[in-house]
Amino acid sequence: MDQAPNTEDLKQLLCFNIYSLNRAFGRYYQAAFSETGLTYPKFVILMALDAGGPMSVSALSTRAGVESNTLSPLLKKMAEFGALTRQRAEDDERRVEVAITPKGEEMLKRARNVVEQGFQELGLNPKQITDTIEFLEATHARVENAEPPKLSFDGIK
Amino acid sequence: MDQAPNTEDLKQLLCFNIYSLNRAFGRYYQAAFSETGLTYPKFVILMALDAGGPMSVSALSTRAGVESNTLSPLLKKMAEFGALTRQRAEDDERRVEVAITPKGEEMLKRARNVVEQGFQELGLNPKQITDTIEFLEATHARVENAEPPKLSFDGIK
DNA sequence: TTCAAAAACATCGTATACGAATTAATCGTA
DNA sequence: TACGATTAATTCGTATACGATGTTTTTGAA
Repeated sequence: MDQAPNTEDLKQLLCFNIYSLNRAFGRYYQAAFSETGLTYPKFVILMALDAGGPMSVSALSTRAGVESNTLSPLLKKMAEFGALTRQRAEDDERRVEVAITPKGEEMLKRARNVVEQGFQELGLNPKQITDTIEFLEATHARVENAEPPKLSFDGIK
Repeated sequence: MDQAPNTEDLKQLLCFNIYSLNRAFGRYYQAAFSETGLTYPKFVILMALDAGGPMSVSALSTRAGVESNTLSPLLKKMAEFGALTRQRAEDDERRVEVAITPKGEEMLKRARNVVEQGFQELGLNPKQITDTIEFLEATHARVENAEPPKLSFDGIK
């Protein structure tokens, strides 16, 4: 009877491990950042914005790997907090230029140190980290380009 | 000036790659399952429930790696859909026994095939998959047990 | 036996996410 | 130069997540 594929066990599914570890990281950073109102997604946005300089919402969306409709409300809150500014581009009124502020840079600097320190404390093997990242990037590219098979429940009563 | 740690680039952060790939998988499965109302988290719940047999909400929470407060509303919807049943345990009225239905089993069977097929089509290296999963599990355990350093924005104007 | 503490779920408030629909501005081309 | 496509951003509806809190039931020690 055990002819089933080894998806039998959740632990053997790559996607489950990714899903599960992602939430663990989420809780970890929520605990690390909680006093400040910063969150992991906001940290990612600040990283991307800082590295690339002032840019449009869609450019930031691409860089941070976050959809623009997810970004919009986050940017609004971060602007209210003073971490960045948003203003319509003069040459094209459709675009909104986003720029990090000195306050945002200071926040990012401190957050980056906390992330770096926490990561060091995990004591992971550097070679394994780089190998894993390389594999995850390649997997990501394939998932992004893949045509998912369609599930159907036709005929289930 | 480039004395900064290599967290400079998002792509070099393990947590970013996990975060990013997780959302890619989410979109992938959303596309695969969309016709049916099934989602990836619900698939995980069905997998865990099917593998372990009828169990309490908290036991399912542990098995699926999902908090019970996340589970409650999901189970409610899945029960309304007919994929599982929920009933108070007779010996302890606090507990809710969850059991998969024949309909749920049929749904899971088909979903499992779709997941398996899609995964095959990604054409990933089996050795790399198992190595990666092993590393991710170890990382997960460390993240779970770690004491996150605390971020502070004291003194930022 | 009582009654505070603990356990098991559910609910609440908030924060992401994403596809789809909307709105406003710009482009292309007939 | 009109005016239908395109583009950029936002808004909307829905679905997770999680910490904190609430409710009900059960336990355990005085």
